[in-house]
Amino acid sequence: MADVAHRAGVSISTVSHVLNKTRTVAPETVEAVNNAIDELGFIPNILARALAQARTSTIGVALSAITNIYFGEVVRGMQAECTRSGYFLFLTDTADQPDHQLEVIRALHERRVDGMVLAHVPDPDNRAVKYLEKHQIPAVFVDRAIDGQFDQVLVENRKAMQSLVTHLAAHGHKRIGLVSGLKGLATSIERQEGYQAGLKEAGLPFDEGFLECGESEIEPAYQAVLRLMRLPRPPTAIVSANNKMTLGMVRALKAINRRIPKDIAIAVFDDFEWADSFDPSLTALAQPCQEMGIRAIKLLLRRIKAPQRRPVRMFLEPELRIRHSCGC
Amino acid sequence: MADVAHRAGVSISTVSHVLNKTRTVAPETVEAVNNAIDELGFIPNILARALAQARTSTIGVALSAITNIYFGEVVRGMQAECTRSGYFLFLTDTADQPDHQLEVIRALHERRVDGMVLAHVPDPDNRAVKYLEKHQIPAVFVDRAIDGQFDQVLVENRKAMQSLVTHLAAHGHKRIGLVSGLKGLATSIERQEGYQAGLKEAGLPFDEGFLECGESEIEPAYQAVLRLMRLPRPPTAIVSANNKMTLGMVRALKAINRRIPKDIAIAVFDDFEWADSFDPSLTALAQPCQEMGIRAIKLLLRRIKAPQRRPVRMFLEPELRIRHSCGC
DNA sequence: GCGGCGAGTGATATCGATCTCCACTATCGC
DNA sequence: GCGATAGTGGAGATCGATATCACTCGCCGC
Repeated sequence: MADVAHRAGVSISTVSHVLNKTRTVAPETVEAVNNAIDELGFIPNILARALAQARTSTIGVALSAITNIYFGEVVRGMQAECTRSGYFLFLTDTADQPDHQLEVIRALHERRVDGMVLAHVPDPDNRAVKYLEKHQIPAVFVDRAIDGQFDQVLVENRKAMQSLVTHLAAHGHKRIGLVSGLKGLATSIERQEGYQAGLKEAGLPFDEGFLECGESEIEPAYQAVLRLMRLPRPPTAIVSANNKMTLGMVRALKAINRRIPKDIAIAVFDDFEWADSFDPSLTALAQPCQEMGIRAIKLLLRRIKAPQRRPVRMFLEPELRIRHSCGC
Repeated sequence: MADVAHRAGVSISTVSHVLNKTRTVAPETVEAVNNAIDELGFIPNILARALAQARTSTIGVALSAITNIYFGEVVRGMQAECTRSGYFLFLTDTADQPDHQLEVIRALHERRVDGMVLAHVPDPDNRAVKYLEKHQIPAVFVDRAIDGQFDQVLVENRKAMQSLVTHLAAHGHKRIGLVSGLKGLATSIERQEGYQAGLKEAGLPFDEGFLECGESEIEPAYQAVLRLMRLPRPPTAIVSANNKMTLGMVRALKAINRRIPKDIAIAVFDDFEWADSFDPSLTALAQPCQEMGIRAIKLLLRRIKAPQRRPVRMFLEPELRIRHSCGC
């Protein structure tokens, strides 16, 4: 910036004021400065600015966004909202592992992001949450509910899952299985509750044997489905509680030659690009991912401005997309 | 840091040296400093360090990584390599749009990343490349070849695509179509050349009518396939040149009720998680994505150390994964 | 007894911006 | 004329770290 000032024949202060429009500068001076900037190819050093201003205008994101397309969509929403308000996203991938998440949060903190958007990763010591509280970092949690005093953007999992189950029941299924997500995850619990509520609403008994944990991942879900199908009286319909487990489920049913929906009906939580290209296309609950991202950023910016405000929990409604895997 | 120094009863210099192990400090002093750090919950400000050292130990990534799972895998590789060498990744998504890419590059530059990894986005003015050259930013391009003097990690597209075509020809197909990628992309051109080479090797004529552009995206590919199938003598096999177009292709064939591989055989470039769960499973060329990420980071770190070294172009080999969509 | 050396430490300039305070000029009103 | 005020510009402290240089204190050897 000193170079620019020298070349334009003004002081550093003036260059700064031209750059930030923080006070009126004579038009000729402005032009001289701008010319100097162009000629020198000057790019301001945001680090120095951040140091002086004590804010970076960037938001840290700690999700398994690269690993899971679901969060990819959420990030898209955040990005849109950020460009709208002049913020910049610093993306990191936690791979849903607590150690890694903690590292990533620390790295973002060292880089002094103004706030963070996270999805909770189950951790016996709850280190991430404690860290955020201790250092008073403005943060918004998405998708997975947590206990602490944080803003949260969540999905109405129970009712949604309930509707999925009653839909299958309406097709006459009396033995409906669930491949549920990682233990300890709020979404897993809520979806499981919704599953039971759905059974109840349909007047069906809850059979523990029909509930298998797929750990929110492909391979465990594959095994879970195999276990379900090996039962003496296996389910005639299965629900998967997230997109990755859906893949494990499809693979497993294919491996043991069960035809969908003839031999077994399925319906799944999470919609995704490929869901309607399967044979048959998958009946799925689509979560409002982008909306979630937008809301999260809005909440976060509000919190950055007013750190003392009471935390908000916000619930979004998924949309049931009926296709053919359920027997429709 | 001043607080820490005060609390430990030493100078700021000493705290810095303890933190960075840049000179020998008496064990008692080290302990005093570490205690002070713990008690105060001190987290160093990387921005200030970066300002003083003129390097950030972070690498900027400008890809369509969130949009395209293919690049997601590449990022995974980069991440692994970065943690190995103490660097941190700053991820951004370009959505494969030149304007957006330019913005993102500028933002990364303002934040003074030590170097960048990019995938070229076709741009009539070639602004991104010019920008990198002008500001002498260490950069490595992946996946898509470009002209300028940059390190590049690429895939051997021609031979790979050729093998895909000859494989289909070996099944007796004489009319083989191609849904090719975005015009102007090096990968699109190379894959198309490989397609023609494959036809030649199999002794088949090249029919321009069997070559349709799918623009590397779902919807245009969908339309491209419909056009192909409306020909008076439609192809009996189609090749898709990337993962997104594969989805468009599958949707289109489903829409017009063509059975794979009975009515039409398909084989695709890019493998992905769902490819083996389709009915039938998709014969695909798997690119060494993670390997690509690892190589890119290694090259970039080398270039950061030695900016004057001659640029390197490196080619990786994809792997043909034969499944059932080809008729096998 | 003095110079040399190595280990341990501190004072201070520096990185590149912002921001507060102060200085100067021109215009206006009385 | 003179003070008040608006418009414009600069000097220098500051942000929180690193880096350079210099200093003190023992200890060794001659």
